[in-house]
Parts: sequence; structure tokens; C-alpha cells
Amino acid sequence: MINVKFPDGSVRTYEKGVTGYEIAESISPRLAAEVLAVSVKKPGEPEGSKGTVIDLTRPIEEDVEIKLLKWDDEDGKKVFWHSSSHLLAEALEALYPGVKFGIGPAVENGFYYDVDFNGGAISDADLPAIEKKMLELARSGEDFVRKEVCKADALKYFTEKGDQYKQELISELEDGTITYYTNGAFTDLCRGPHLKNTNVIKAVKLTAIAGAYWRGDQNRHQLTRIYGVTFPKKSLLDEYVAALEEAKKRDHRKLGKEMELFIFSPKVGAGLPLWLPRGAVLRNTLENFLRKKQAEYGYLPVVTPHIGSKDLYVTSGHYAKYGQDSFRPIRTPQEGEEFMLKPMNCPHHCEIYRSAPRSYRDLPLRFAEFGTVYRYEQSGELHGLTRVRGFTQDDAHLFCRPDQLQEEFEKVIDLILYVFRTLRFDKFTAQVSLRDPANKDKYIGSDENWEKAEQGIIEAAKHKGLPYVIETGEAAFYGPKLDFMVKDAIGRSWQLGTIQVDYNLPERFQLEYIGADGEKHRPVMIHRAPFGSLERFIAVLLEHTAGHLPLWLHPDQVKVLPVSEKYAAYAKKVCGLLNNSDIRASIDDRNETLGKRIREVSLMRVPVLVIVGEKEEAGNTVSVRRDAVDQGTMTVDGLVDYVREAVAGELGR
RNA sequence: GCCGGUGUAGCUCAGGGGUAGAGCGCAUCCUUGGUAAGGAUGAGGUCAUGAGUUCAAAUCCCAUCACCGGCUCCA
Repeated sequence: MINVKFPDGSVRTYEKGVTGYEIAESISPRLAAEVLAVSVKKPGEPEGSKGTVIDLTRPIEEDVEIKLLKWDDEDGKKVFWHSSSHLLAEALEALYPGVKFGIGPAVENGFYYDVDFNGGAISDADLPAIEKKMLELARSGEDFVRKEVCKADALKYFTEKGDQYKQELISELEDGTITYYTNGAFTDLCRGPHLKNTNVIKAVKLTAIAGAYWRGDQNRHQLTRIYGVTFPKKSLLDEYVAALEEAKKRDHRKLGKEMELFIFSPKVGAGLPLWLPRGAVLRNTLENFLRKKQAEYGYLPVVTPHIGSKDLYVTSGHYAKYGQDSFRPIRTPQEGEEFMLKPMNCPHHCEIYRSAPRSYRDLPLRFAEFGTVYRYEQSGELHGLTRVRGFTQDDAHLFCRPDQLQEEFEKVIDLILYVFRTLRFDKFTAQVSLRDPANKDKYIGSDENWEKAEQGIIEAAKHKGLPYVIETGEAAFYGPKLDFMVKDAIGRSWQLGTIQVDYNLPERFQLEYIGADGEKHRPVMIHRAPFGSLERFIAVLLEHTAGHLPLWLHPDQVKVLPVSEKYAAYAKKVCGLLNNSDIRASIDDRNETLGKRIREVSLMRVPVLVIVGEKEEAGNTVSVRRDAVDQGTMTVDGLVDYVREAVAGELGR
């Protein structure tokens, strides 16, 4: 007999070899119907470890702590979707004999399978038939059967099947660790775990077809990736589809058009946003917000040109790394000199540092610039405002002594957290991006400096108590980063704020300062951008707020509506008083009904709506509405105070 | 750059081998309004661009461009 401990602390005794499914059955038939997989933790495993997710049909041979996983558990969903990808593969093999398979994992919102149709292709029009087949196979109630196989047999099986992708995967596996899972007529190389049976899959939606390179390598074969999502209940699929529709309403590209913030023009060029007056006001407001804070933190403003000599980027190393993927250099007509559109600000700031002898007493020096840069992003990469070819970084470079690095880095973390907090970005991930030790030739600089920089970042994050995840291979080519990642409306993750430690550029630019000892020393450089880029930050902010920007930031803070033409003069007076108090207010006195104008102001998400008519004019007051909620009547001075207080509240002052 | 999709009025979209459609927006007029759409009239299109098939192409085929969903990339 073995003891099985449950999450609530209770312990039950079972026969040795009992399965997760049998345990669920022993508790209730309902649980047995809903359970998808089981997570087990052996007594030896460290406190806090998550345990291992296994099939419901695997025997449990010793004392364990278990958790029966259902749909509501992330791990339960993962198993459900992973099994769904096998169901997709089974359907594809039935419908397209001879098709070959790459990999088919669960992902955040569903699953995919990468398949090779032997040169053939499928299109959206084929998906309904595949969905139908999947449902048919699911309903037939096939068990997932696990089998351990030896490497030679596995290789033989997939060689005979002609599936070179699985052969490649198997060849890299250790003998003795290889398992198959079979559902119906389909057998796949797979580590599992899987559902007990396909019959719990009740709703299927194949969502997209895409090309995906085998093993993520651009130089290798491209497979067809079919994305899908499945549910244990039809109603959950309906909810999912509805939620997706809702999310699309928050798409910054749609909001940008509706709120008249920015546009793109194919005539100007792909990926080159044009900021409309409202969008420009929004940008300026955001810039001024950060400018003010940066002044408090001791940053010094600098301004540098939009082009720079090619030599500058050769020195920095950017030319060698990105020269071929940049906009082509501009050649001057007479002397044949070469200039490049500025793809980053750092080399310019290095030259500013170099322009004067620096003492250790001068450091740290913090040069800040809203610097617009141009990068030739691949055409398929462009995406609204989040990935563009011309954008403005809220850039700064901090030059400091090695003994100041830690403190400076932590102050940058504080600044970024202040920005995020003020804008209510509470769901971000701090990501420590390190270099890929297996691909050192992708990076410049000595191992020693990389080591120092990476340790410095991790130390600073720890010291600030900032929870972080480590991603190797995500570093910049000149140094590691601490990136602040935020998700957009449909769950895609974007890098906003970033802090980078750099020992390399100071070396390449021969940056120096005179130390207390009278000797020359090399400063350390921190690159940092709290927004990342104004464009991307505004995009993600719009999606987070669904366009309901905070009052301090909204380009139209107040809209004044006279009830009729008769009160237009009074409305103008009110508006003028608000403008005099630095409140962004304007009038809508068009020949439309009041109801219609209110509706349009609401659709533009203007935070404060002021209505003036006979009563207000007589009493020298205004009627105020904030985000569709009536605030009653107040004097104009009262309204100014109201707006000021609201803004101060938002900015945490 | 690669795979799949889309491109019709300023916007959102319907249509579809034989004279181009709607709603909103815009203009003019009527209306002068009290918290999310008042009424009438009118203007507005090389159906993305280019080449082909056809008696005839917005519609079918091909290419290009832009956009959308992914892949790769992201200083």
C-alpha cells in the first residue's frame, strides 16, 4: 500500500500501482469525468517544486503528493492542448496520407502542429474539413496509449514511414528515454503526458495557418504550421471567440484611427508612422512627463543628428553587425563620404562624452535624448506601432565609474518602475537577457566583461527585490539587458523598458576619465529607455487602457458642449479659462443635437465633458461629466481644481 | 525575407464576367436642442497597381505593392 497526499493535506491509502484516474474515481465520478492529468511529487523532491505531470493511466508506485489536474489548472490545459495537437495530426494523416510531422506542442492559447505536406499546401478553406475530422475522431473515444521503445526500433519505424523530421529528433535522444503515444491510427514520438481519451475534447477551432521553419532555422525547410484551440465544452469555445473579438476592439491600430492619433501612408513608406495632431500632443505629454522626472534624477539633455558618418558605426561595431540589414548608406555627391540614417543613439552620445576630459568627480554623467532612429526591419516584421522602421527612443546613456554601476543601475530600475506604476502597467515581466554561451561569436567583448555585466544586472535585480526570469541568447550583441516585457491585447509580449550594461562601447570609443589617483580609467556605460520607444509604448498603453487614457495624458482632456448655439459664447469663455490654466480643452458647437455630440465625445474617449446652457450661463457655472459619470455643477475655478486634483492623483503627487 | 489571408467611397463593410452598393462621415438647407445617433437634399469610386485571358474584367489568371495572422529577425 502507498500513501497519497492531496493538496488540502489529507492522506489516503491506495494499492501500489494505482493510477491517477483510479484515485479520481475513488473520490467521485464527477472528478473522474473532469480530471485530465495528475501532477505527482515524490517525498524527496524539494519544498516548493511543482512536481511532474503524468498520464492518468500511469501507475503510481510509491508515497506521493498529488494534484489532480482539471481544465482550470494551467498544466491541465497544457495536457489537453498537447493531446489535441496529436488529434490534429491523426486527422491530417487520415485526410492527407503521407504527410510528415515536425513538432506539435501546446502553447499559451492552444496548440499547433508543424507538418510537411510533401510540397503541397493547404489553405484556410481546408480547415473546416480538418476540424470536422478531429471532432469525429474525438467522439469515437480513442485512448492515448503510451509505449516505451528502444532507439533502434523508433528510428526504424520513422525511417519506414519516411518522416525525416522525427528521425532527426530521435537521433538526438538517449536510448531508453524514448516513448510513443498512440491515439487511434496515429503514433507519435512523444514524451507526453497525454489525456486518457480523446472523448473529452468537445470543441475544436483551427485558428491559423502559417509557415514555420524546421527547428526555427531560417536556412532549413519551411513547414506548414496549423494553429488550433480546443475545449472540453462548446460554450468555452464561444466564450473564447467572443473574448478574441473584444480584444480586437482594443487593437491600437484601430484605436489610433478612431481617436485620430496616427496613420500610415504607403506613399510615405511602410513602417513609418505619421502622427496626427492628437497623437503628437499625446507624445509630447509623455515626453514631458519623463523629461521632468529625468531632470530630478540628474539627467542632462543632449540632441544629436539623424544621420552619422559610417565610420561612427564601424567604430561602435554596429556596422559589422547590422550594416547589411540597414538602410543603405547615403553617399555625398562631391567627396563620396558615406553617412547612415541613425539606427541608434549610443555612438553619438559616446562622442559627446569624449568631447571633453572627464574627471571621476564628473561621473556619473547621464545624457538623455528623445532620439529618433531608423532601422530597416524586414517587411514581414512590421506591425502597427509596435514594430516600425522609424521610431523615437526615450534614450539615455549613463557613464559611470565601476563602483557606481550598481547604484546607477538600481536608480534606473526605480525610474522604470515609477513610469510603469504611473501608467498602471502592473502586469509586466522583468527579463534578464543574457548571451548565448554556445554562440559567443554573435557578441563582441571579452568574456570577463560579459561576466561582470551579467552578474551586475542579476545583483541589481536581486537587490531591488525585482522578480525576474532569465532568458539566454536574448542579450544585445554588446551587452546583457534587463528588459521589461508587457503583453498587448491579444497576449503577444513586447519589450518596453530596457536597461543594458555595456563595457564594450567605452572600450571601442576609448572613453576615459581621470581617477583620484591621477591615472586614466575606463567608465562603464548603461543604456536605458523606460518606454523603449514612444511608438511601442503608446501602442501597448492604448491596448491596456482600451483607449481610455488617463486624464493627464489624454490629448483632449475636456470637451465643452454648449446646449445650443445661444450658449456658444459662454462655452468659448469657459474653454478659454480652462486653456489659461493649461488644461487641454476644446469646444464642440457643431450644429448637431446635444445627444449626438455627447455620443461622439464619448466615442473619442474624452475624459471630461462639460455642458453649458441657460442654467450654467446664468449662474456662471458648468455641468461636469467624467467618464460618463455625472459630477454635478461647479464653477469654472472649481472645474480647474477638479482637473488639477484628478491629474495630481494619477501622477501620484 | 518566408508561409497563409485580405485589398470596393474619408471610415466600416456588402456585392460580383455585362451601366458601382449600404451605413457612418462630408457639404448645403431645415431644426436651436439638457446628458450616447433630429430631418431633407447633395457631392463623393481608375473596385490597390501593372500585365494577361475574354466580344466584355471590379469580378477569372499572373506579378507587384500595402495591410492582417504566424515564422525568422529585432542594435
